[in-house]
Amino acid sequence: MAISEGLAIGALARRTGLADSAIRYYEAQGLITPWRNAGGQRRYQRADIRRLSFVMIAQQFGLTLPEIREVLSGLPGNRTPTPKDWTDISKGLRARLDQRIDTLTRLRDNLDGCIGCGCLSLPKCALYNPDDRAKSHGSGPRYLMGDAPDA
Amino acid sequence: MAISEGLAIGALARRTGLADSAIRYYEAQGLITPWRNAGGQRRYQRADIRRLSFVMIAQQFGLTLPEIREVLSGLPGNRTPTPKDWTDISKGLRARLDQRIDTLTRLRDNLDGCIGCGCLSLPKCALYNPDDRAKSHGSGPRYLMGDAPDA
DNA sequence: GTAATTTCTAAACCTAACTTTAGGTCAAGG
DNA sequence: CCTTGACCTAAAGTTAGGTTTAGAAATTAC
Repeated sequence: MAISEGLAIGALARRTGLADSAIRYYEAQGLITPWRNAGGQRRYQRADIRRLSFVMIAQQFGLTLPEIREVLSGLPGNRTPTPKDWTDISKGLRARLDQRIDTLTRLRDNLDGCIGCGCLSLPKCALYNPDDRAKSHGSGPRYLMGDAPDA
Repeated sequence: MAISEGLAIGALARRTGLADSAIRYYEAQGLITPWRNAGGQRRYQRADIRRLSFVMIAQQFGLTLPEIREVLSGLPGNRTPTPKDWTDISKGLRARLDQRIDTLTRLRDNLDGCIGCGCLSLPKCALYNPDDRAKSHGSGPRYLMGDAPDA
């Protein structure tokens, strides 16, 4: 084993706690880009441990993989990211988090008075305010009030 | 049209902003229980508008459909729910929301100092604290650090 | 040099929350 | 009566984020 040939996928998996299959999947999604050794196996840089850790954290914050790829694209491509590079791209996460917290707080504060009242079925109710895109998954469009006629 | 035969699915759909198919799906999941008219078509009570509105709100708060069914089971079965009935079952939502807000806030407060530092790849980092079950979906186990060796 | 591990790819499978499709029935208007 | 629109069911398709499986090739261990 030549010195510093990079990490094999299993090693990276053990370092991050992710499954091999998840790491390959992230590659398919453009989140990480290993090179191949002579035999065609994937090899990773040690900096990729941090990259995947960042992915995991961003997921906990509710970002989708395309969004995370977006954020990661803010890292320098030509060199190993520095701590400052990481904190820089984290600013965007911070902003998103702040917004989600605000939204949830607003929702919470409206909940008690709103559920029991007639507005529960009205588009004007603050709880229907569609600017909360914490909206998780499920595919097709699923319009959240707003055009709903009367009630 | 006899007076007060209940709402047809299309009417309920227009009132709530949901698709017909979604309403049928919710029925299959036990969230709503219409009766059938002579011709076999579904008929809904007007109180079901509120019931579905509640479902939509609870979803925004991140509850799964089984969880929502659970919560809705707290409503009286024998009569149309009163405003108080609704605020009562909303208490549980309120508690969940409080917890999510706390978690996000904690995460946010750790973010800045954490991303850039070495701990990003360490199990002890607060950002890896697995007690955040805001963890959305994806099937199999996907252990979030915690057993990860060193890094 | 051979056996045991890893890794490789492609394709199928999984869950949640729905939507779409296909083929038929019910209801309301003229 | 007839047509149009609303409804019905069952089954298959969709998206996100992965996992599982199968069979083959590369590495590592002894």
